[in-house]
Amino acid sequence: MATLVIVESPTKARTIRNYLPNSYQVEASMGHVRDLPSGAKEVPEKYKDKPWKNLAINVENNFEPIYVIPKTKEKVVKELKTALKKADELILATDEDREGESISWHLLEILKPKVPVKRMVFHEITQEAIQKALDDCREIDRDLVHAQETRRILDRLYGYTLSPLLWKKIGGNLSAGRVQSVAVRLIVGRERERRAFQSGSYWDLEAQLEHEKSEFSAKLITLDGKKLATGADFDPDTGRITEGRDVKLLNETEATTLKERLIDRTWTVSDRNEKAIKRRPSPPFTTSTLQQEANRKIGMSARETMSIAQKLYEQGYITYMRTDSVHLSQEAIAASRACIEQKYGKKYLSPQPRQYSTKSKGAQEAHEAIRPAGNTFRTPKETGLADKQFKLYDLIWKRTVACQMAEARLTQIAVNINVEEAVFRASGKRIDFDGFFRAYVEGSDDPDAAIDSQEILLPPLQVGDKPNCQKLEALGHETQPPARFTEASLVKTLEKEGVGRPSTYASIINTIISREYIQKRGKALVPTFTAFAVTSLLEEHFPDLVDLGFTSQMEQTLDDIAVGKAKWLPYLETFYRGETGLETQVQVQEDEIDLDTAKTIRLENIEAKVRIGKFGPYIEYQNGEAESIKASIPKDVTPGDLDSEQIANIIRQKIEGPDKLGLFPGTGEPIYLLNGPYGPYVQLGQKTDDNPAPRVASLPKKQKIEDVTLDMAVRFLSLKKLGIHSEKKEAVYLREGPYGHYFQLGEKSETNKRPKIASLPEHIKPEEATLDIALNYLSLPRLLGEHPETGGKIKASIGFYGPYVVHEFKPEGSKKTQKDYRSLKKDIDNVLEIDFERAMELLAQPKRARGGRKKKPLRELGIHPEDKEPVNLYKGPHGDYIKHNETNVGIPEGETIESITLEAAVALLAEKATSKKTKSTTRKKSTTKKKTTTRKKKTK
DNA sequence: CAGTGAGCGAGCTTCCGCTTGACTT
Repeated sequence: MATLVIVESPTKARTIRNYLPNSYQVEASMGHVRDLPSGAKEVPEKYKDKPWKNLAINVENNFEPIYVIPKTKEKVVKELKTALKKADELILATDEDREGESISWHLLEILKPKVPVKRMVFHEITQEAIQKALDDCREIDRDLVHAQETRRILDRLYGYTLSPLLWKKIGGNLSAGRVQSVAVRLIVGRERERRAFQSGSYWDLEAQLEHEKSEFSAKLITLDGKKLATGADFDPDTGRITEGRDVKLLNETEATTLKERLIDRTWTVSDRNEKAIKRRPSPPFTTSTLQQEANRKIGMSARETMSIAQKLYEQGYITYMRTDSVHLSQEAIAASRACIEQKYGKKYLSPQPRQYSTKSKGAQEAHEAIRPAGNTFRTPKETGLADKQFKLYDLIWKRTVACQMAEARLTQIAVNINVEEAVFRASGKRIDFDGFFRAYVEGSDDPDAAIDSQEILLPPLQVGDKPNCQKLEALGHETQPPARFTEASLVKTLEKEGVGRPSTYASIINTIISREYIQKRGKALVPTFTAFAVTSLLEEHFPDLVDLGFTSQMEQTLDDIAVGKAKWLPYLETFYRGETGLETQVQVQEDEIDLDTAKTIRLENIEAKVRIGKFGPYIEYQNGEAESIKASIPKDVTPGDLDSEQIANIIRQKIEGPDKLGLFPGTGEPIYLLNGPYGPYVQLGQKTDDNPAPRVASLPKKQKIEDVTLDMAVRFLSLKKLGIHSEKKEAVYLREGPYGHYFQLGEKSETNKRPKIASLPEHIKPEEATLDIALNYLSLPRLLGEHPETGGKIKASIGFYGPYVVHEFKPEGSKKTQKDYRSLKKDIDNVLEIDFERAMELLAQPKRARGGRKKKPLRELGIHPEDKEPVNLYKGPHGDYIKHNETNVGIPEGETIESITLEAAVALLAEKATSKKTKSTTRKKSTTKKKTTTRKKKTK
């Protein structure tokens, strides 16, 4: 009996292999294996004449979807088919949520198994859980699959009918979607609030007081029995106190006068109030909260967080990183509690194990929360991880452990101090028991927010005490506009509203950046003019679709479909067909939407029109009667920072011609400061027939246009010519591009459209660059020789990941050239000097494991007598093992990390090598077989 | 890499969610 089990991820496959008998082969589908075609190229020939070919959904026949196997998945599908041939039973063990159920169904459709099929689901990877899951297999849930298909079809209809409308009305390459359009709308909405924001100013007093030799500060809170106005009392639309608020607003003069009057008077404590408060730890991480905290605390983007988490997951350090569940398994709770007891002591344990429940909308909870893997947690130090992997693991470890720790107990202290008609307040905070604060305190999106775990100490003030006023200051404040969204706060909002899924939060941000809807400025997400235009169009003409509640309503219906309470077809019919359906609405609105209006952005307090053109946003300005002036808006200017002054500047520059910075010393040619399609640049001389390509130089990335001086411009421009290539008689330049400095051979011309370019290596400073250096790097790739066996070329050059050598060869019978790369060893090799022998030596070495830093060994045993490579001990997800080159052997029973000797290890490695050789005839069949044999040995 | 916004028109762009490798100006 052989059984094929299919799960989503290869890591999961590897793990559950250990809990299944040897007759079970576990393979991964790598997510979805079938989908709607993404574009015209993938649509099958027979549908190409259909009016709905772009949608790939037969809207004339019950929304029948046309599924294809994407190019990238063909290999996986082929492998699964081969594996199935050898099996007499198929178990589909994908996740238990909507998408997972759908993957199983698609697998069934593609594989068309002739053997019995079972659907198995499990939530924990333990022997018992998997055994139980095997016993409780069921059928595929067709309702759940329909719910997924409905979601897929709706998203396609939404995206692929609205995007073309945007192309027609605003510009190409734009997109609309159920998720991205809402995300952009949120960001645009915030920016509109910021533009409309009216700042208000208010003053207050802050006193430095002293009592029994300790100092503390107090703030003015009431005057004549009236509460003093603070930022929260202002109306953001007017910049004045919100109507109906009975507060006292101080201006600068009043505040200063009051200050001078009060400073010498007697200050008396009039009231003291203590309040006990408790703080509970935040729930364990989900994808969303992990991304938020990594962004707040380590400054990582959502994308970076996910890629590092993926590596931690693959190496067995953490559980699955795409989850919306805060559930912790029993083993995780036990492991956390063991950690706490050992590290902090019993009194830091929460009296009862704490289990959190998921609150976000539409959560599907197919996985556990993100936590350290296993049933005992390795402390961050024990992992041997480094850098960002360490930081992220540390965050996850602390957060998980904190969940099972005791509440923190605090006392808030408020002391009122009267002086004349004024009341000041000193606020303190005392931590009576730090509890989970010991391990972890959640970050905040508000940089000014007080940190929960920080004490503010006050002297023991009692009513009647008379502290001395040492200093009294009048402080002016301005109310601040609402903060822009960051990746953290956007992900938080999207999750709260149920928009997007754990697997997509990071890519949503990437999508809206690559469509140029938003720019990142530091951590802030800033919307562009395009985002304003697109959002306005969608809000005006498709308000329901960009409503924040659209997704949660959809989710509700999908849930109903999943449990059989609703039918999928009528839902799609209503969405797409009929008078109010999307199909008709897009047609109606296409006539209705005025091209000119759609491309124009209306901004308050701005006279000129901002329009979206082919080359980006530009200003259209009516100068007098007849003349209309058009001027591009610089790339990094967004609606948020466009004011009348800036517009006036842009228009002035357009009318008067480019700003002249001064004259080039020596030649006396004028130097201009201009704004081009690739950002600001300086230009020497004017473009004329004699001088068709004047010398130009970009400003360095961080250079502000306002601060450019003549001196700087001269420097930028003279960065240029290094000399003449003696053979080719062409000039060699050093230039600065968007990715740093680079060398260029010759100039761009009709005959030479792509001059040769080589980037400046990191260790050479632009000032130090000479013609010789440039020629050396421009001559790359260097041909080092031919491979004695294949006759292929051996070359050395610099690539995206640094200097490398490559062996280019054509395997026998193949037309394709294969390239085998090795990076040069830093500090040892030099790409300009490396010779053929050394290149061959590097190519003979095995490829280094990708994915960053090597794991740190538990123990170094020594050097292998034969090839002088190290033999080390490592901790793996399934136990400790010996590693030598690419060969791994488990530590045999009876031996421990400490006891094993180099000789014993070498013997074990030799044994493994011979067992490999004897099996070499069958080796190619499957890698899983090899693993099975080693495991057998271990368990004997 | 470097100065634009008309209009002609073929053929293309585009969605969300699940997953990992491949990627070397």
